Amino acid sequence: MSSQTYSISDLSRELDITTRAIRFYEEQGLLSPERRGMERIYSARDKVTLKLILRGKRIGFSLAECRELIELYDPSGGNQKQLNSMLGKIAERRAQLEQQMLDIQQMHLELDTAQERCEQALAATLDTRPDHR
Amino acid sequence: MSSQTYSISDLSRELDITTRAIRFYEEQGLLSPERRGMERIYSARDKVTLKLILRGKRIGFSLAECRELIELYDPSGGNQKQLNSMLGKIAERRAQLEQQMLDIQQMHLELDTAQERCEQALAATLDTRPDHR
DNA sequence: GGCCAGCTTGACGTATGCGTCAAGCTTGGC
DNA sequence: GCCAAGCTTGACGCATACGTCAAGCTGGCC
Repeated sequence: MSSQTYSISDLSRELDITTRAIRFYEEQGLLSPERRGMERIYSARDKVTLKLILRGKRIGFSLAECRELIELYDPSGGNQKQLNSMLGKIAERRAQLEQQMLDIQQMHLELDTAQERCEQALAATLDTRPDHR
Repeated sequence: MSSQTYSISDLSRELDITTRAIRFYEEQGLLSPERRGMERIYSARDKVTLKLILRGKRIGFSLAECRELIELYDPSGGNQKQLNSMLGKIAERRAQLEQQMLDIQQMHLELDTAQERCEQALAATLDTRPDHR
């Protein structure tokens, strides 16, 4: 019930990133944890945001793009214009994700043929070894 | 039949990248076009390689990783050790692609809910407009 | 021959995403 | 009170991936 909080090194260990990186994300406006005096206190929500950042990075988004994604989630959505621009950004992201899906599928296919060629080459070297069998 | 060739600006236009980028990829060892005197002459194979680079970049691979992918395609595959290491690299790539697929699917789902919230917020503002009819 | 368009090789500049000290504050345990 | 552990804010360094001149060569057309 009492909402869980984390120190910076807690999150660092748990998400396997450096504290430097976490502070950098804050510098870039992707995160804004509470403070107790000077110390940063991270909420469960902050942790989710960090996970979103890491996922974004894994699929090749820049931190600026990750920030946009985070802002899509922000309930601060105000007027109609902003909402429409958000819907536009969401559509852009979808298109980008579709393209990435296609790219990944294509790359899978190409890895298939690369793997086949490797395995055939291996089989061939085994067949022609003098001490074969 | 006579195999098609391209100038650097041909490829630049066709693939929508700068000539600087193309030369940079060559500097980094991802490409090695023929020369006619000083001029670079690109083959159809070079063009395929460039497309592979662009696809790699789209899914967030570094140029060094793209180079590895290209080398997986290189028929220079020699001894058994090299072939086995290639198979290892292919397996790594597959795992990375799987993870990216999952990340993309998850992000799609999250965009769904973000979009819903946007649309509900839009509907709400319309309902409460003074000049609502 | 002269000129322009396109090619070449440097070489320096720049944005992104942190790593890596440095120097100092703060806090719990003995 | 004191010390070590962990936190803080700078500030500089560095790899990646090009952008952006600069200066010069080159080939085809008039």
